[in-house]
Amino acid sequence: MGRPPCCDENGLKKGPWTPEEDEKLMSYIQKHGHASWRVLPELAGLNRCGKSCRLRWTNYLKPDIKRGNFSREEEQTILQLHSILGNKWSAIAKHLPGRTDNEIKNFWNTHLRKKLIKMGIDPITHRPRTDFFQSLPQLIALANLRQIIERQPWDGHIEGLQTVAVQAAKLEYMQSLLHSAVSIVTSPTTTTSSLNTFTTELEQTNHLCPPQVPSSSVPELAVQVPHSQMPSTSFDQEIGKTNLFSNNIVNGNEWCSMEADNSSQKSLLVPENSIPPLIDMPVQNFCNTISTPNCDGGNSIPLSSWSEILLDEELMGEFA
DNA sequence: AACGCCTTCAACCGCCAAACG
DNA sequence: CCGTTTGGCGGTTGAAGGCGT
Repeated sequence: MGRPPCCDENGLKKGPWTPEEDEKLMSYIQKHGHASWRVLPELAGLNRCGKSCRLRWTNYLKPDIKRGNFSREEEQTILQLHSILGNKWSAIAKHLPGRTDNEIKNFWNTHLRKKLIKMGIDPITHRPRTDFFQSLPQLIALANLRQIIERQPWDGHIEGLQTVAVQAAKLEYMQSLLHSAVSIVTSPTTTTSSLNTFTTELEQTNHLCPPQVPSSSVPELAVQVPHSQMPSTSFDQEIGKTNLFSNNIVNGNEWCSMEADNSSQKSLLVPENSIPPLIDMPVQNFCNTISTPNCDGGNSIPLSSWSEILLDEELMGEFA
């Protein structure tokens, strides 16, 4: 048996509060407190339900409420707590004096969530998004559809598909790097020296930090995959699962060229020793060895840095 | 100026758990 | 123990304002 919504009671006002109503509520609570929200509206001369009064007070009228933009520190705190607590807004609010759960929730939904998505980080798991790989079958289907439409032979498209696969791998790696950086910066255990170590490693690559990367350049790989379908962020798992598309895959520090057979669908081989954990792989090696694939296994074009990936307008444009 | 689309955020809704009689 | 009341929470909505065309 459910309880009817309190605001359905006869004639109770809903919607935005007027300054007069605010004044009545404030002055009543300042004089008498709010022992019972149920009876408060009547005593305060308000034509509102108790729930509405409580919400108005806790989210807007309470004197200690801090209004205005969230500071960088508050933003970091929210990100950090959300990664631990999830959508426990009231619990998060307890760590941010003067901020209400509603305000934090709104700030998350309108700013932080989008920010993380733009960075390629899943706002639920706080891990790099890998759901792009799950859409590869659809990309293949689209490519096939296009092939049918254009009535061109399959071989004319396979290289394009390879390129997409490699670009996807590059993006995955880039996301992992970003995630590492975010983890280090936001970690409560991060010390100046550990931060310095990380930045030094990056600097040693000579290439890794593009001076200015507009956030709009970072692709949003996919949208709204149910949490249950989110794979763990292991690159090798993804490549293994997506072997349909893995013409070229990282094996140790090398890119393996595809072994083609003569079937209409090329056989896409995954080496047994597929891939080392991404984060552990020295960035320098990655930069030196990542190459544009070639069906013949030759003529690889080394990529000098991941900044090239980031600033690859053509690539980023694909996902814009 | 007018229109449509997008973003923001205050407020509402529905559910849950604790308290109470 | 059971039904009801109450406060609290997270998800969702919709009005208002901003912005681009």
